[in-house]
Amino acid sequence: MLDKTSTAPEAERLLGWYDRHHRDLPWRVSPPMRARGVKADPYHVWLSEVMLQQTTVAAVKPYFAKFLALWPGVNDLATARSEDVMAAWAGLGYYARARNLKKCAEAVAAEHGGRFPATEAGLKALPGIGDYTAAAVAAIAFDEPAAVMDGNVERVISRLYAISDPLPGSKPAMKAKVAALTPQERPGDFAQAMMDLGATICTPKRPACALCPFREDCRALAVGDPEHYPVKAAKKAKPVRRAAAFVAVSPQRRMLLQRRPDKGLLGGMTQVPVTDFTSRRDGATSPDAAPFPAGWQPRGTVVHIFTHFELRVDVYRAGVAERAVEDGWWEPLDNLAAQALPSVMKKIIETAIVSTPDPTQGHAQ
DNA sequence: GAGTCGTGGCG
DNA sequence: TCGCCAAGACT
Repeated sequence: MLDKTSTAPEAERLLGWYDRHHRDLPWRVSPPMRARGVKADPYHVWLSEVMLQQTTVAAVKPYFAKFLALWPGVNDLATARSEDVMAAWAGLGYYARARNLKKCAEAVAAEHGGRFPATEAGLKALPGIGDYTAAAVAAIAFDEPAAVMDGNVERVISRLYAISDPLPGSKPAMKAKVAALTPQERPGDFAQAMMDLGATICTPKRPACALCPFREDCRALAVGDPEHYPVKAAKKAKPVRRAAAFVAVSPQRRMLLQRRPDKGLLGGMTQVPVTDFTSRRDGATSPDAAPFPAGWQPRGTVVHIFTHFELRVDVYRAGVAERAVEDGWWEPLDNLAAQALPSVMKKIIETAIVSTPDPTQGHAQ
């Protein structure tokens, strides 16, 4: 049984490796700075962790900088306009994160005096903060020895102990292993070290085991094939869904836009009029589904891959006189960049405005 | 527990 | 080219 006050030798090796090979990231306080007493800003840690959920470091960096410039503190974000937050998040994906980010900032400002709770349990009670983010913020910003488990840690742990039971079923057992390894001293650096190791050494493909601080400990390496881990349950095939999109442009150079409902796919984001994405009918779409009759011209098909389905959108364009619409508004083309347009909508607009229809592509199969 | 929920980069 | 997946949360 491990003494709670001592640090496991594996953790010592990992922290030593982290001191030499840690990544410098905009939201991170490096080990030398921490040694001088510099604390991580809980707002920075929380903001980066939410952005990093299922998202790469490279994708997050510019968004993190933009958010800090627009809203330097959690109270600024709490009083921001929701539309501005959604527009700033546009392109980063998983838009429920942005809605919950705003809710969380409001809760911190209103219910916690503008300071994040310093415990894992207190953090987890906030919107958009689950098991991982609560543990990460608690460990990194508040030095709480919380067991941080993300995809990187799952990969490292599954290899270190050669866990052959498939995820997600094996997750509780893995978390117990992490908890046993997490040191009382420097728990935040330990968590970040595990993730850096997973991102740079213990990678999904071709891990650099010769450079790994766990190379003498790793059961999977001893057996011979670390790349085989972690074992995951088989995944289902993506269904294909079809839709039609209608890009209406007026002589005043304005485009008809709408706001999607707050819940569900692309919730709260901006769109051009589209048929729903749930229709699974095969074959061609038609301009009959447009919000109003006009000279709708086919402009091509946009294919966009979501997490659990593939969407093929036939794009139609028409020049139309501006008219009153039940839901929606006419937005100047020069101001489209400031809208909360998800990537699939930018593709659709691009296809409608710029590209030439390709006779070999298109609607019907 | 199994579905839902984006996007872009990479081997 | 295309499947895989990257610091998950919520229902």
